[in-house]
Amino acid sequence: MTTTTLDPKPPTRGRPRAFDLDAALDRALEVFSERGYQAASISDLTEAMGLTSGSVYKAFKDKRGVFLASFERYRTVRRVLLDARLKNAGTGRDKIRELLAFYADASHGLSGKRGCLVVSSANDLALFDEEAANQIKTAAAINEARILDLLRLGQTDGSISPSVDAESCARTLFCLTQGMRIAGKTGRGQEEMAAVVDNAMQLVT
Amino acid sequence: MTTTTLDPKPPTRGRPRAFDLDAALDRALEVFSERGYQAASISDLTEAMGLTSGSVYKAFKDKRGVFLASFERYRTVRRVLLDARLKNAGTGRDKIRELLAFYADASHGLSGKRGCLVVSSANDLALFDEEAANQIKTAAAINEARILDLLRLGQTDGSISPSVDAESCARTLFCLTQGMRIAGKTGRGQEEMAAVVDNAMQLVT
DNA sequence: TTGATTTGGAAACGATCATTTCCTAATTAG
DNA sequence: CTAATTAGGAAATGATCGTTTCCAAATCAA
Repeated sequence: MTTTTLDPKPPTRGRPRAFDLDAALDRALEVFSERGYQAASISDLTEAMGLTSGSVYKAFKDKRGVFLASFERYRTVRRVLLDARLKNAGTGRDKIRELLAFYADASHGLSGKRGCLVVSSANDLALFDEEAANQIKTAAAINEARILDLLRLGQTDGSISPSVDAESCARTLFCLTQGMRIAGKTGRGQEEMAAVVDNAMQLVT
Repeated sequence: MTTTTLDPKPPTRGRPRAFDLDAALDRALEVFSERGYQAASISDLTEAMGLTSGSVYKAFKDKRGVFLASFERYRTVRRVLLDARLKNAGTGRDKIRELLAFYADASHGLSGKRGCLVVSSANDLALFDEEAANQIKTAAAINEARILDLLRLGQTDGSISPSVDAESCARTLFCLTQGMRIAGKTGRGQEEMAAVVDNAMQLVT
């Protein structure tokens, strides 16, 4: 079992880092999302991050390290944004709708074309790098489990019928979110994706 | 200036080609599907196709040419396979189920990890190559239109309720098929994907 | 046969890739 | 202060990339 040993305490000695790690990663993850792992060159990354390759290789071990850090950062940012949206929803069913809308919003226009880092990584890294594949697999499992939790919450608060098979429904909705991200790559409109959400809500009655 | 746009007749002069074009493309599209466009090197392709790079560059113009030909070949093969399955289904609703099952079958095990060429291309080529992006967009639109046709067929033969909004439902089911292909990348079982099909059929009542 | 034409295939090409090296700058510990 | 340590950054490295070149082999037209 491999665990990313991320040092929580920064070193006190030596020249201090002159850039913000998370800000740099926010740029890097855009490049990875747009281009995919393989097509994102170090030049692309350093240019977007506003750093020289030396600084990048000091901060992260190598290109793979930049990706893994970007991946973690992406998941953190997206989770925070989703949490904020789910707070506004009352019932479990409303939270499901809000979650689907969260993906629909990301699946049109510019962010739609930029794409999802988890989805694009599943495509061009999952077969290459076993450790990365496991992290992608884990990320997918967590996202699906979150949907499942919301479904069960809805069945508890009465907003979703107990006759719904929560597990298979969660998997279906998860596939739908991933598919929306793919569809968004080819350029979709806001209203198109919103209609998908309305339609999918029939699965949660 | 020789523009080989669409030449249906093979040249009668010169040394004859010693390999089968479609057979070679069947190998190439596997490489493209697994690795994605960018990560599929000419070496990867020639090795899989059993050819030298010279032959590849004679038959197809460049790497992009190999991809575009593979893309076309992939769509042809998949369309033929899907057509064969849809013939066995009677009503429009049965055809929808068969179509979803077609994608579910491709989204587990080895073919699941291999992935879908249209999906992976949408990810790492759509933002690079405008002409390729248009072909990918067209392919997606055709697949969605086919679902829409089946829905309307079902509403005509009475197997699907007229209250179903065919257009948004088609888009939802299309997203679902794309999402199944992504989910398959992270390794899913046959029964997991089959359950997704059962679940999604609630959208078509 | 001879010439034109096309493929097969090895070798070579320049470009770009990820990465390392080396030196300078900035900071802390003692 | 000095020594140790870490980051910044330019330049160099070796590998690999997509592509081209060159020549031999195979076919058809004449």
